Amino acid sequence: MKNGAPAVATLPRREREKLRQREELLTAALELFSEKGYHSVSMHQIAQRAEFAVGTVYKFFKNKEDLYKALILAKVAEYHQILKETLDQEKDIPSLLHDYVAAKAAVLVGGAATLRLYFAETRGASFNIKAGLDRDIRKLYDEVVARLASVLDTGVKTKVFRKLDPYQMAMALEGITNAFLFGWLEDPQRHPYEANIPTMIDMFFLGVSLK
Amino acid sequence: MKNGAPAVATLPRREREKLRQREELLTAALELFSEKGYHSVSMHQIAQRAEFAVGTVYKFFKNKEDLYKALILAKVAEYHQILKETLDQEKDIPSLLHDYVAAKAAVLVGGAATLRLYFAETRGASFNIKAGLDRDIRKLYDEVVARLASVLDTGVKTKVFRKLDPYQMAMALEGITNAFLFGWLEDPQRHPYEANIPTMIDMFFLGVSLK
Amino acid sequence: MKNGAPAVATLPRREREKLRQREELLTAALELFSEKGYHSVSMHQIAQRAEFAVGTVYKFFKNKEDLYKALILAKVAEYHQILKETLDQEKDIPSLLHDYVAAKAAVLVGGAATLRLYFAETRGASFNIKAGLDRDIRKLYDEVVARLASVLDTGVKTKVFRKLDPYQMAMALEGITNAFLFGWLEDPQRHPYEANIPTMIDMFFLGVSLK
Amino acid sequence: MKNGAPAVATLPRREREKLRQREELLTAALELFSEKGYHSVSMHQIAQRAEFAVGTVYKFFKNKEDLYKALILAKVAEYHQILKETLDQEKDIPSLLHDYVAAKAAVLVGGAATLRLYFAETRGASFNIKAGLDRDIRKLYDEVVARLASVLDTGVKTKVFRKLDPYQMAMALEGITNAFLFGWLEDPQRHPYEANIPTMIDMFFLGVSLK
DNA sequence: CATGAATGAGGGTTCATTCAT
DNA sequence: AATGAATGAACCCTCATTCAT
Repeated sequence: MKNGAPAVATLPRREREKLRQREELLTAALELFSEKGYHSVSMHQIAQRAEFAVGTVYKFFKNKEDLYKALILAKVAEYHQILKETLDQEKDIPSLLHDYVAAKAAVLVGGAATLRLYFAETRGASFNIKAGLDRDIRKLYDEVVARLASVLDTGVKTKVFRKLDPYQMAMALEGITNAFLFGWLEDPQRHPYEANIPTMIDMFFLGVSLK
Repeated sequence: MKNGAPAVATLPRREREKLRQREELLTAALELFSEKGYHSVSMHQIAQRAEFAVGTVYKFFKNKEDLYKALILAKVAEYHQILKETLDQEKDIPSLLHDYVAAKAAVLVGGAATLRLYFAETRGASFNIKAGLDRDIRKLYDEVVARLASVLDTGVKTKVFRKLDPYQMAMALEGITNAFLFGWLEDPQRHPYEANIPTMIDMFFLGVSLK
Repeated sequence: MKNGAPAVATLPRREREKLRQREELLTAALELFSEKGYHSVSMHQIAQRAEFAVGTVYKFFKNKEDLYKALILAKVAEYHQILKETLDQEKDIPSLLHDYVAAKAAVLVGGAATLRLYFAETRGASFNIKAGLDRDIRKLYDEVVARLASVLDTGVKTKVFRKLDPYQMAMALEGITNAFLFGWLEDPQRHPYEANIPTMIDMFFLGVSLK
Repeated sequence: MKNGAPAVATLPRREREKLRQREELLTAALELFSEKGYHSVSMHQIAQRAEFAVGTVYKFFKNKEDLYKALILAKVAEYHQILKETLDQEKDIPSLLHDYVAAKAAVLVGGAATLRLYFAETRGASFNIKAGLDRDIRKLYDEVVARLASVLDTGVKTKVFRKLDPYQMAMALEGITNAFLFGWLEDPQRHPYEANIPTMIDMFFLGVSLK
């Protein structure tokens, strides 16, 4: 790295091109899977939407399952990474919770497609398209909830919150935010998410606060 | 029931027999769909589990989609019917909410199968297996939430709750209960549902109570 | 089997029909495989030639390989069975050898198709379409050669033949008959097989006779 | 070596280089085809083993079939050339036959790969991968057998052999040698070829000798 | 009327071949 | 000239649906 340019920029043109194509495929796949679900999307359709031939898809992904896993795991990992970082900030608990709920909104800019798939996977509707994917996602999800619980636990110890099970508090917060996210997904006009962040926080906070 | 025997009993034997067979098919289908998901279950499997020939299944249901819709709608309608009736009781608000949350638990005795499918459908993971199914389910769901909101609205008006949007309060309660239900589904040992009903009510109630 | 009818005749009509269809499929497959080889024949072609839909083929055979194995093993087993029985007769050695060589001709009535496939498989050109098939065929083949060798060994012990390795004598006889069979396959007019049986026997017999 | 250098040496360097590359491709292809058979080898594999790009293979051979034909014909032609030359020597008949059988062994040092493919092709197992290849090979083969028959015919005329059809005698000798070759291919330990040359000659010779 | 054999469209995947670089 | 990314026809197989018995 003598010439100091960032790694990404120094990738050979060919490599960058490949990555771009991979992204295009993933984007096409995300849209289609999100619209119709895993089984109702054919590899031909994905290739077509990405403007490739079927064979090309198989240069990037071993098979349909592999493509799906790559898609889901990338999105989920990215999303949970953001959430964990949010919770790792050095802030007072109310700010932390606010940031957390706001960060969940951030994923929405990735579009309803991602969110819809995310719900399908994290809410157990995937019916184990691939054993192992479930587990991987579950693990990431649990990490976030655990991190959230530890924040809430601090709140309990510092007498901010009542003596409730922190994991159950985390579940409650997850439930509230997911419900609002889902409302947004169904009807964004009627259920704006960001505008309701204070409401969510408020309800949750009072629900668990000590006095 | 003055005017004679209950409706079911008055059906000609032939008709009753048919209904029973239909139920057997739906039961078999429910188990299988819940285990493996819509696309991974074949009509032959359903027929086999119900101990019919494939052709017979088509006497009862136009096609696979039709069978699925019938199955889902029946379960969802039954479930929401119970919830609505629960909320229609003449009780004070805390009791009502408790009954509501408890009623959600009642469906669990029907088995995880129903619940899993219920989540798949209400949480948007079905990816519109049949356009229109979504809408039908949505409608039933909205009725329940509306009924719940009206109860909560009464709470606001009677100064039991703070001045929050009743619909949003309903969403929050839905979110909390669903989160716990989902936890139970994933790991019933670790997340017992019934034992946590007071916790849920408690968190929600304090979150929305007027002091 | 009280009613004394032969098993086959008593098979329900349905069963007999199924067997007939299976035979039709095997016949179509034999012709095609023999004409073009395993990899150049598609399941659609086989179904078409037998006047079935593809799906039907899969009612009878798990997959293409299974069909191929069934085809080959049936023919080879039948063929080797005949040869072994021929060699098991209680006759003098010259008669035995004559019958053996003549029996090899008998398979020809099954047609060149069978023979061509037989050569492909026993002469090692199959390149292990399926590991295991090779072994099965090899085993059957070895049994016949061993049986033949034991006959020849008797010839040696009774001083009919010179003191040669019976297994090698068997190989020589196999070689001669196969060469003539192959000649017939290439050009039946120019290389009639049956007419040459005495010649083959003659050459072989004198080659190994004790004076 | 002025202008009189051997043809190969006088080829421009470029041409020689091309020929060498062609050979490398053929060698790689021979190994692979022999190991797995025509249909189970991809052009990519061949290119890879020869350390070329796929495109390059198509500079040398019009298509896969063309490559295969070139490979087979080259080997077969070379092999039959040797056999014919062997039979063209001015020697007594027993020596000639011995040399012939020994020459068949010589090809074995070229490896089982060649032999396996040779059997696949000459024994009709190739199923006409390319119509026309059969004919070309058959022609070469027939020339050798004809040459062998003419030697044997001389034997008949000089009263070395009995009055048998020389062509049929040739077929018998071919059969015997092929059987032993095949035995060697299957299990070189159990069926050494060279050690058995005298046995083969012996059996054949006595089989056809006059007294 | 119930049956289940038969159908064939459609899906995932491979690989011979082409052609822009 | 050499490369190998891209193509898409064709393959094997499954399964929803039909219909003769």
